[in-house]
Amino acid sequence: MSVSNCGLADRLECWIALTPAERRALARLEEKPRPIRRGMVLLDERGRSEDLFVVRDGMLMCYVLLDDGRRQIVRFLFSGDLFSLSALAYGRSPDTVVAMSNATVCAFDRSEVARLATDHPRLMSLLLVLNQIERVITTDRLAGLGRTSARTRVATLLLALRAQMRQAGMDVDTAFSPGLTQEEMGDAIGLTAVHVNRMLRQLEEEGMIAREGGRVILHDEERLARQVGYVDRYEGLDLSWLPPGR
Amino acid sequence: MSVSNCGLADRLECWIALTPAERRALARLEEKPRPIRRGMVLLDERGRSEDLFVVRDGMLMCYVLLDDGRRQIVRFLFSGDLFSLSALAYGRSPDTVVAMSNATVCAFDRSEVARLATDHPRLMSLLLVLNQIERVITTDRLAGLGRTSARTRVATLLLALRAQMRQAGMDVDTAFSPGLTQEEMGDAIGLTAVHVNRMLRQLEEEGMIAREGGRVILHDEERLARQVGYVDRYEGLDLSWLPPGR
DNA sequence: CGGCCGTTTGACGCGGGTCAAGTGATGTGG
DNA sequence: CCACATCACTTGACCCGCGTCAAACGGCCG
Repeated sequence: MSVSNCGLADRLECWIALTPAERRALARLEEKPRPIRRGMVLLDERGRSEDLFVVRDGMLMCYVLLDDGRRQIVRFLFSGDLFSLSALAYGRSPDTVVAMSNATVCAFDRSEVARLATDHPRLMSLLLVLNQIERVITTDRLAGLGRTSARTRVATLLLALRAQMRQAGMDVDTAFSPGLTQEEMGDAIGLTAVHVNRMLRQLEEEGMIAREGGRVILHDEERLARQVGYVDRYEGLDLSWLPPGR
Repeated sequence: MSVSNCGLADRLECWIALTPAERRALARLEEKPRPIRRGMVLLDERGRSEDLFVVRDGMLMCYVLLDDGRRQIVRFLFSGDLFSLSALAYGRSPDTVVAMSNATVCAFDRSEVARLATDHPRLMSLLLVLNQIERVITTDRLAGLGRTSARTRVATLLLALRAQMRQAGMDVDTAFSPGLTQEEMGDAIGLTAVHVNRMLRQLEEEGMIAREGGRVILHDEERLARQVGYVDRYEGLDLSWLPPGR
């Protein structure tokens, strides 16, 4: 898996040109890098946690466990992603966050958000925009879980992971490494590992994808995306309304 | 269905005391009330729409249609709810918004958000908080669709609707009127109308609920909530980090 | 070499979908 | 005020996609 040092500022810089003061304000959020090892539980579903985080490097996931022990993976995190924003509402994490690879994250206090709100209205507005993008993506997944077939869900997961990794500045080609076990894929899209396997094989037999080791090759991405109705939500942004930067 | 004139300001006032200036700023968002009739399509999934909205009165829903004609209801809206925030990111609506009852909504321009960001950092922070609450609720629904039984989903929908209506200031008792057809319930939780019916009857036979006309009585709400692992996400907020109001 | 974890594949069962028929309620035009 | 249409709700019979269980298989690491 290739890595690019893609911080929060780099992500935002893709949308708009930041002022020096804004860049400095964002840098404050990444002052305390903390390396974590693959498999480590960073936040627990029950635990109190007033901190917010930025991913500096690596891959993590957020999931919830149901009473019967089943797991629903809620979100995957890559370099430049913000997480645990729910600390702003509850002072606790509603889900568990685990590192799927060795990773580096930076914690910052909620008061930093208050400071952003006061000093950098444009950055605060961008936070709201990021939130909206994620909300729409989550909504797409909701519709996928509620109303689409297993085959469609698996294909959509591959397309979405690739888009997210590209967004994080990783150099994904038509071939890339999802970096998940089939059980994890299933837990992300509401299927069993066994059935994920069957669908991957089916997609392979259809010639839509190829697999070797952990890598996946999307043979006809266009057609696959059209078939399953996949939309890249990182495209088509309109930020013309933002207040001026400070 | 009882109605209380619950605006955005009243909703926020439940969490914190607003300053006069903040109240005035919020009132600006509700200056253009617009009555809409039951069944009317307010926003279309494809259409451009740069406006945001507050619900002043009534009930609406947001849904997406899939290629095969199936529908996934994404969210229900009540008095005091903000919607179409995704206009901030895309300048268009990713879903269709329809009035389920006669309703009144107030549109406001994206520039009002820019103004809020500049002049009222605490209100802008609260917007972020509201977003987080909704994100967590959406996440709960995601886990429900991916990993729980039909019975659990139906029961959870009833509990969640009631919590949301109470939050909107409607006087819901142990008995209340969901105001949805069984087909709409199914489209919200990924089931067919037929199966929703079967589950409602089962819950009734178990003595968990009773029904008469459109009304539903939750006989043992405590036990039902425990059984299906329902959590009211409007409770347990911690807003101590907010910047001072202006 | 041996154990473990992830993958693969097959056989079988079940929860929920599909189809279809029937029952009220509401509404609407004559 | 009635005849008829419509729409939501019910209920039963049947089917299928996906879950479950079980048994290999293969690669990696100690």
